[in-house]
Amino acid sequence: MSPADILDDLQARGLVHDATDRAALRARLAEGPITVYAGFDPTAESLHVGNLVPLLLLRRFQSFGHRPVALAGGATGMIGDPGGRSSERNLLDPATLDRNLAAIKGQLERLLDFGEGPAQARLVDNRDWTEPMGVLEFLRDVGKHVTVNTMLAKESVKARVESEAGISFTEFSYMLLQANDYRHLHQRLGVELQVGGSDQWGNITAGIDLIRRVAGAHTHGLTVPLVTRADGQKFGKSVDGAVWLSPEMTSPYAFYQYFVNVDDRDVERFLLQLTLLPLDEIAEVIVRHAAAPERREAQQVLARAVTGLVHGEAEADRAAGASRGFTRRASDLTVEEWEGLAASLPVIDVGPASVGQDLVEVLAEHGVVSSKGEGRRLVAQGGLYLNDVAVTEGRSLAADDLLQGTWAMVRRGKKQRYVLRRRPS
RNA sequence: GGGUCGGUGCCCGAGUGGCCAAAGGGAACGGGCUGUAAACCCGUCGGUUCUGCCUACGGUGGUUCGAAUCCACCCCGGCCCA
Repeated sequence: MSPADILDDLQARGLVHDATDRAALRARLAEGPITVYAGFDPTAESLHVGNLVPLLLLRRFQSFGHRPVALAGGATGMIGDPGGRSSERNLLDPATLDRNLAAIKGQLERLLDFGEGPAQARLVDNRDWTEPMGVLEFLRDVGKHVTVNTMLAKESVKARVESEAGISFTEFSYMLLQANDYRHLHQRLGVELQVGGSDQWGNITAGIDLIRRVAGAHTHGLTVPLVTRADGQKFGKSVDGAVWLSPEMTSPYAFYQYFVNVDDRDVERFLLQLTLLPLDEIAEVIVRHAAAPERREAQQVLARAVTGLVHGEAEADRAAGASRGFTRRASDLTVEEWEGLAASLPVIDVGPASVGQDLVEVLAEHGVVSSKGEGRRLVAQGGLYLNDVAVTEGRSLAADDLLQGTWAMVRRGKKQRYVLRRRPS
């Protein structure tokens, strides 16, 4: 495959939302490997699945022989991107920012190949060149080349200028910092293409304009569409909030489950956009899925592939195993299987004193329900199960409930499962 | 700095002295139907030792038998003027 084929692949997956002069971009890609960058701001302690598409985009370019540069936005993260928001962002304190930055760097490293080679990935932090820059230097070298008129015309700014809350000068400047990043990377690393989510379009073109003005060079930009869900919910939002890439914040099992539960209407698009599976393979899966949707094969293939990318093959296998355990009866599980489940599902560790205690109380203490009242309501509605049997009012945890002397399966509603484990001694 | 409007439960929002744990909507949660899908239907949705008690309507203090509702001061936000 030639380096320019990446465009056809992206097109086929529905991953091209917007691109600068496509003919020029194709011609440039045909000449050989290009250096491509995408930026990620450390606004949280982890990236989430919403970042996955732009992140995988770098990986896709790399697999076609191009050189990816992942930018962790230590500097831009301090300012806040005004795009896609209705109100001013709270500034993060430096300690939080450092912690977020370190976590995000680790996640970026997982998804790209940093091994020696012609397409070796690089990780940069825009603080390195933004911090040393003085105000006057910034205003002369960057600000002078951009008119406020064009900045005001950008969608991300326009919406905020017209809003009641307005926009601070700080966030207004965000675009210039990102434009300067592109200029810097173009000059230092020979970056010729910036990619990102569709909300980044204005920032990307600002960079392209800046580079043309100061260096007279033509660079390129490409954005991917926002991932949407058929039911109108925001992609990447689950029962417990966002679906994070960090295993501490979203367990690999919960991560896997998010994708197993994907709507039929979304599954093909997700396979195309969130996995690296070949197009023909996806087509085959979809044909089989259409014939027997109740088997949920497409969802399982999707969950397995995405979890594998983010958490590694071993964790993905484990999560898949726990997910299949969904249909198993608690009483049939072996000690080894219980231990496997405990590694994937949330665990309720109870002491000997809990045996004989009211079950609702035990669960309230461990945060499975947020209050005893909520627990009682749940029981009254028949929504709490212990070892696959609906719990009745006043039920306490008996020694007999602990299978193999240690384990019990607690289920809340249809899907939320917990492994209850008795601590020895 | 002046004026003015506002700050109610996870979010939006009604409520202007007792009938208010506070309408309505959304989100969320449980049940039913299903395929660990969608749609739809029903129920729940501050805490609790539960016909009671506690906590709660930006904060503090006050008026009153009684305040989310009235008064004073303070904090925060929008808009207009400077």
